[in-house]
Amino acid sequence: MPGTIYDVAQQAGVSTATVSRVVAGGARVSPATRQRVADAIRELGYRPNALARSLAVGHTRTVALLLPDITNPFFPELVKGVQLVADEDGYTLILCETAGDPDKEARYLTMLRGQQVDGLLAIGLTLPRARTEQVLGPDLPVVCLDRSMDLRRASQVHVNHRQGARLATQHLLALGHRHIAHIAGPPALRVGAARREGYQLALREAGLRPDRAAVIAGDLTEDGGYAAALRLLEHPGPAPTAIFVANDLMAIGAMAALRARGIGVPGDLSVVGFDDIHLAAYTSPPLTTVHQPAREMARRATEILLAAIAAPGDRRPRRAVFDATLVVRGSSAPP
Amino acid sequence: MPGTIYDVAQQAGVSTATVSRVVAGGARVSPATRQRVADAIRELGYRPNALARSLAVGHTRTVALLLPDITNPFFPELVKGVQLVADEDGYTLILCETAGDPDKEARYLTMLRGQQVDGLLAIGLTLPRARTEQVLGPDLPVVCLDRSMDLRRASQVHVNHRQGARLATQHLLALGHRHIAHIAGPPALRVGAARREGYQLALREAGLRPDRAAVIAGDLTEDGGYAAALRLLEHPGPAPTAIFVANDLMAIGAMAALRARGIGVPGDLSVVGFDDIHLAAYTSPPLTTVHQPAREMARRATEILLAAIAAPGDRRPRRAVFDATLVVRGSSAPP
DNA sequence: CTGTTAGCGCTTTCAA
DNA sequence: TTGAAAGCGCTAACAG
Repeated sequence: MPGTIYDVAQQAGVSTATVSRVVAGGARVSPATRQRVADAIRELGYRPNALARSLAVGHTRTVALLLPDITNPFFPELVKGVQLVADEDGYTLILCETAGDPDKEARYLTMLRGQQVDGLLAIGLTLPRARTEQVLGPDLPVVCLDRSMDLRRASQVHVNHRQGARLATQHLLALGHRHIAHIAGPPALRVGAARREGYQLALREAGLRPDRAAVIAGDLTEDGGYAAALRLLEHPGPAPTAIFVANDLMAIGAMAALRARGIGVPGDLSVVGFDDIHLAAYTSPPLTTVHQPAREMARRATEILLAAIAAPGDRRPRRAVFDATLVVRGSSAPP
Repeated sequence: MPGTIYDVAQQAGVSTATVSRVVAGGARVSPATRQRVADAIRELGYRPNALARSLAVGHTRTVALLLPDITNPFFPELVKGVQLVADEDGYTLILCETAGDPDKEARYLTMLRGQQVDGLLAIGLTLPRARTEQVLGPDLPVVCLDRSMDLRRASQVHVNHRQGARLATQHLLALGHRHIAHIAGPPALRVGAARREGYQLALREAGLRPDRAAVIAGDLTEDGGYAAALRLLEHPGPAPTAIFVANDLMAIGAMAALRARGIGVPGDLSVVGFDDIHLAAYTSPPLTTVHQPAREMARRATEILLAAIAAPGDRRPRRAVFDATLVVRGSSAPP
């Protein structure tokens, strides 16, 4: 109905090949015919069928981005960065929310393969390697953004989670805190583990013995942070004077819990987050947190992906690790 | 490389037509051949090429969602709802961020048409009608979610913005406030205007004369809310004792500005937002706001879209308007 | 510079 | 129940 290349060819009195050429832009076509074809295209309101084109050329100029939870404000930040460079290069982005569910991941992956996407960006897939490989095939370029996944050939772009967590903890230490609790991410997630390690490392470096009881795991949501903070408070033993929280969303939840318990931040308790979502600057008090250069990471990941797509011969995984930086705001103070 | 239907046919010793039939599921195929084909499929790890299929059948089972800003937490909520029902029905979702830029909108729209999406969900397109129609063609089903667009044939799903704003203002009025300012959305946006109308309506109903100077427009971001609140404070004349803010993000920004100025919320000034993003429950104080049933709206919009796709004969626009409800939390109190 | 001719991988009559 | 064959809309040699 929207008119085919054949209609245009007829109208312009040329062959479809010629139309194809002028649509493609470059190729050798006489100005005269080029003009006639252009006119025909306009008159007919012709839009090339990208499907047919893709089928013919063997690629789609489409990439997909899998992410665990679009509701966590940190990810949209990443999405934005990806969109940006995808757009620049004329790629279409397909977004899929996996909810961290391996089955969903598998379903999306096979769907995307069927959809003939040219490449894949993934934020934290939990699918085991064997399954991933089987479902993905050996050739599709994939790069992991922010969180890793279980696949050797995947490129990786992320911050140094450990170093970031260490930074946060050192900040608290420098402030004079000695009882620093940690609200961690799900232990099953590599990020969760890495940030926890950084925290423990800093403690050890300060000559403190990490207290297992002082770390409790949350699910990276506000609700999870709220609940975790409450549990932390109920805990017997010396009360912490500071909490390092594995992400900003949970930190926000934790601060709400403290407020509900009448505990002042940073007066009674300091809290430090991780991610530096835009909102972190607007909490009360503004949240001290570890900054991830989200846009740049996303940009870099996408560039790596597109480069891989452009170089089908070279499937060596790349890796880019960004430094995290500390952003001191109002939620941390001396004990 | 991933193997074609032809490979499967060979391996199973049947024709491609037969393979197609067993892949399709239903059709009359003897159990024996069905088995052979199934085996071949498994052994070869065959995945049908969705592109080729779409080209043959004339539809893609793909819909697109255009949204202005993925970074505003309200939209991901909507996205989630859309994903949900799209998934259920086996549709793939393409997400496009338009940044409220008409040119970008036009580009995406023509791209999507080329991409042969079966339908369109749009959150607040700003493209003028003529252009939209031209670029969209007459047949593609489109439904507007949350914010409207300039296109007659589009279906509409949204809350009653006016009524919600009125509710918020009435709440403030009932609390005893008489000087209620408003931080509005961009006047060019219908939502902005509608919410502002609701605010003014409530004022008038209460026998108050809306003060033009008491409303100032923001851009719906935290930063915008922050700046707007500051401007409001600088304003000469009687200081407001309450602000109704056109969305939660700006409300959060406004609260931060007030805090920075040493103005207590709700002690010195009440703040009411709009949207009820998840974070609204976690601000300090928790934000009183107008709730939009995001998930249900998204679900409904998607259902309407898919129904339209399924009924190519019927292009009558549908419309669903949801009631907004007030969620009273801690940011509002008597003056 | 331009047209002819095969496909790309799949579906779908139409016959057998 | 199964196969042959045409065709979806476009591209890409290959000739001319």
